Amino acid sequence: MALTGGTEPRVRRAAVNLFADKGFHGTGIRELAQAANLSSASLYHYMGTKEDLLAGIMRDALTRLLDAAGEIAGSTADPRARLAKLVALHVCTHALRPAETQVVDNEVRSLSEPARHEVVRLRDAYEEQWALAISDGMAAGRFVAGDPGVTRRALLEMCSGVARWYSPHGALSLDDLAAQYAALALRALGCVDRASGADLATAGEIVARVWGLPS
Amino acid sequence: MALTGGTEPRVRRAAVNLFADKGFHGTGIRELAQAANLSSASLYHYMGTKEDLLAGIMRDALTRLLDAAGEIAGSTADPRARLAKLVALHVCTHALRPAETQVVDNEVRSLSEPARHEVVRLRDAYEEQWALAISDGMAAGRFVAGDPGVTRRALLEMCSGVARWYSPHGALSLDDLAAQYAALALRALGCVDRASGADLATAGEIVARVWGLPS
Amino acid sequence: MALTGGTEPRVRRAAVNLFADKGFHGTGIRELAQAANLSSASLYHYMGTKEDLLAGIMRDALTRLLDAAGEIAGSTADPRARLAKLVALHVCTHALRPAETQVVDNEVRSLSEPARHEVVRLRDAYEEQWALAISDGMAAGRFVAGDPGVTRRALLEMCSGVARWYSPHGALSLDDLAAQYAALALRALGCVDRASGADLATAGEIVARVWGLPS
Amino acid sequence: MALTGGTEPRVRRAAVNLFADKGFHGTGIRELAQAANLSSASLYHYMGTKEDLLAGIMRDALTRLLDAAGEIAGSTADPRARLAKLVALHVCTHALRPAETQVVDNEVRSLSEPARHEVVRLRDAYEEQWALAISDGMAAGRFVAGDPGVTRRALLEMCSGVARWYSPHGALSLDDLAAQYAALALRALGCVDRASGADLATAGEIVARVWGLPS
DNA sequence: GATGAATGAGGTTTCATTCAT
DNA sequence: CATGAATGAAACCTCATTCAT
Repeated sequence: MALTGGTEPRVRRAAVNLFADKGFHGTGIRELAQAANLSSASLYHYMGTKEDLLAGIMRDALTRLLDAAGEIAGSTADPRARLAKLVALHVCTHALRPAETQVVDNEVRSLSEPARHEVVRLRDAYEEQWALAISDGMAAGRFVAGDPGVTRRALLEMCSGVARWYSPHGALSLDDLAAQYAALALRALGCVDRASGADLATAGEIVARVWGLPS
Repeated sequence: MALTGGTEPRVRRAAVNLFADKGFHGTGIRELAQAANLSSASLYHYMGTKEDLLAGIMRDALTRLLDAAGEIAGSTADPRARLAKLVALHVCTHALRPAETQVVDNEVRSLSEPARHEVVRLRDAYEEQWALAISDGMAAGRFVAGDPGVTRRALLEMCSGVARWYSPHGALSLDDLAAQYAALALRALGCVDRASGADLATAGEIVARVWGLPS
Repeated sequence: MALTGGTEPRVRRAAVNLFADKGFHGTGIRELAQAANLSSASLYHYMGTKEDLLAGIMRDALTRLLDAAGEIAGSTADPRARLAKLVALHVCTHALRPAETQVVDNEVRSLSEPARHEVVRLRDAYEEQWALAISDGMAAGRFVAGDPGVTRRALLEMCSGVARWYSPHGALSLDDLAAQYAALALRALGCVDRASGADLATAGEIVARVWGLPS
Repeated sequence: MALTGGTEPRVRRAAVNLFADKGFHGTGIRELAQAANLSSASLYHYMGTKEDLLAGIMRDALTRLLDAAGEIAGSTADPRARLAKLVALHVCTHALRPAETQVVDNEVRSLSEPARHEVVRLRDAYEEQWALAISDGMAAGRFVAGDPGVTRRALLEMCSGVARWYSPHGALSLDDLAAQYAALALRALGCVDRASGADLATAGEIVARVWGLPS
């Protein structure tokens, strides 16, 4: 199931980077056109309004994330492994697609209805996978999580931060990054035994496939 | 040492809420004036440019945060207790001043030089207190932190998220919130013994004092 | 007959300099207030509107000039001497009061009716003295002037230019300046015999008296 | 070598007339748009800022004037004829292009750096041609000029005044105007013999050619 | 006298968008 | 496909001016 997303790639690529960098309201149409090597009038051949463009970006990114999470949830019974993979998925996605994820994380407020509602629904569905993993782990006596809602939010935000600073060209490999975050999350949940690194690779592969990235 | 902050309170209050809510570029001058019960021309009696207003807000908030962190660092030798208090400080600040903290966390990019540089310097000085607590704890063999820079960022982002959702009118008390985040952080750092909750109250008091809040 | 002019000297002095320097429309009220060491609200104790201020400045300067010209015309029968003195008067006034004269010369257009009309009337009355001197000289066979209107305008503009560049602190004395301009004008009018320098001193004295300047 | 000048003619034409008439600061953008039969937003298709427009006008006008002066200087050895032609050039330019020349003469102050510097440089280069003609004439014993700098300024200002009042629809022909000014200038310089009127026609032709005017 | 506070109108410039070519 | 031309609305900010204190 290919998720091409509709909009011309040049335009979407330019938009995602600019929206991530300067925010939706901080990005002008001409700026966008210039980044896409197009005149501002030509832009409108490839998109509806500026807001439609934003909505498309967010829907696309969230759908990919949700698909990946569903795949992990459907194939991983053990709550510890499942949560570790969700962490790896979230971290890898934010590391490899920092622009898209920052837009998703920061620009919901720039959407007006009904697009906002739809995006929020997707995001909630995605977070529900985290909620399930946490509650399953607590029910199984594996996790110590205090208020599970608080914990879920804390862990999600922790992982989302990656998009703000991680560079694939730096010293830290993506695998190590994912492993460290998984370890942090599991320890925070009270698991003293380590998570198996082997499983985390799966998450990285899913991310690559879902986004059409090499290897 | 009173930190009055300069700009007329009405204006600053309105600005901080709008900037937090809709972003700097998403907030218009007329909107701001209306929220401050002023004409848009009158606004300019109380501020320089819109960006000056933003810079003032950020400088003020970061200075308060930095002062509080310095106070904690100066009075708490044990790295575990120190980190727990820093977590409590960060969480309480984000819970009680969600508008200011979100502006600080999201709008650095909207600043142009030289204000940006100054704000970044303040933020770095603040994060340095976290870095010291973590490296002290690792040197003392109390923390297991993998790459300490990654850990620092992960924990900071985790705590910052509070500003996005916590409400003091909800079921969760501020003390419980701070305690849960401190527990999450210490466990993530590999401390299995619990942090003493007694100390955390100190952080709440500092926050209240530094921001001039009741109790 | 003292010509105090009404407006507080501080204000008028500041205004005249700014209007000369940046033009009427290029000068803001706050700028003016700052130059007069007053708040912009306080300005309005000393003046009506900004345009009233301009009109007052122009009326005052033109009245002084007109008085001086009348005095010269009334006391100098010979057209050559009369014109030489008018030149000296015009040049000295522009050299010693460059701000006032530039405002008079450049800002008539910034006046609206009825003030404009009044100022134009004064200016025309002043120029009439030049016209009389020239036509008297032609009638007496002393001047060769082609179209006398053209000549009058040419000579007036020639002399007015002094306000743009002459500095009393430079190498050229005021007397020399006046003498050179008088010589230029008389030669342009076809008088090959020199103008008597002694008379020109009279013009300088009149300027000083009319403007209340030392010596 | 065509000097088309860049900006859309409609806009430049409107601007030059308004700037001449009401001054740069006295001319509003909406006024300008209306005069160009454009909305104020559309104006910005054809220009950068209002100041860019002014700078373009001044650069263009000064370049034409400088070119013409260079041509005259290069082709006229005798200082008397040269000065007469420069006078004719200056007078004709001011008579035929009163708007452009008034803007050049009055609005240098409205320019900010670096445009101001550039314009001043052009103006100085132009005035240098006058300075050379005068000093050549003095060296050759043809001119009596007192302080040559004073004389240069006096003659230039005398001629510039034409833009303020001459109308090609009046009784005075352009040729007569130029001839009279040349005669005034040469007499002022102490030349009692008349300048040859034949040469002056050259100046008129150059002006027409340089500005793309008929005949 | 003097001024801080206030404002309606207007300043220049940019916005997202449309449409004829 | 692509774009230059065009625009109404709105952006931020400054204007000259008034008035209660």
